Amino acid sequence: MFPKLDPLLHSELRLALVSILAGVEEADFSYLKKQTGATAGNLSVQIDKLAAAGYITVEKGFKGKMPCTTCRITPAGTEAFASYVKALKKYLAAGK
Amino acid sequence: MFPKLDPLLHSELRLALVSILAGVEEADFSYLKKQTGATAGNLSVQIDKLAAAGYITVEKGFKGKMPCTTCRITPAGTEAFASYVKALKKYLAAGK
DNA sequence: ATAAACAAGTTTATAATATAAACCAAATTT
DNA sequence: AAATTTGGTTTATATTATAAACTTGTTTAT
Repeated sequence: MFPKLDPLLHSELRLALVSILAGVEEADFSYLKKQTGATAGNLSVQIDKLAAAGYITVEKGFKGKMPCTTCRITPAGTEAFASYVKALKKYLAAGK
Repeated sequence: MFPKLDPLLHSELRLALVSILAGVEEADFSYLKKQTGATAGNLSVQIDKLAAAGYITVEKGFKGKMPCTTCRITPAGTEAFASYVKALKKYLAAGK
């Protein structure tokens, strides 16, 4: 009746991150920080977790002289997000 | 962009409980345990939290000689659930 | 009648998670 | 060249979720 929810996505910040990344080609650390309102520390940790799970890729480079970390969603991430949304909907349809 | 999610509802088990209770007049402990597949301990704890927040009421009585704990959702609970669902949907609409 | 097994929970301990605070290095501004 | 800002990482803390152990009483079997 209630499917298990992927604990990696059932987190406010990680869900927001994947949600953003699902809609764009790529996004860098600063952009994600601004959009989510997360602290840098929290963002760093949660990005690592998503990367460790293979849901996103993280590419470290430079924009001019400044370091710049770019994130992209992977096919696995896209799929996990879709499954999560599907599963979650079963929780939202009160009593149906 | 991403509204804050009520942490009380952003929990797999508590969300399932509220989802069930939103659809029925009342439900007892055993029924909730069966429907959610939760352990009794976890269920007990999460019911307490929902009750402490005023999202549900808990009535202790007997069915025959056996103790029986009956739960019902409150207006506050119904409203919180509706808000949560609304907020969550902003996370699910990838990039829109 | 009493021991064994079961029902309905609660309490307590542990493991996992989320989050923030503190820190670091390099670049930029004053 | 000192102070500030950018772009992070690491580490510590607080919260949460979960399971394990326990309690109280009931039913069933011997």
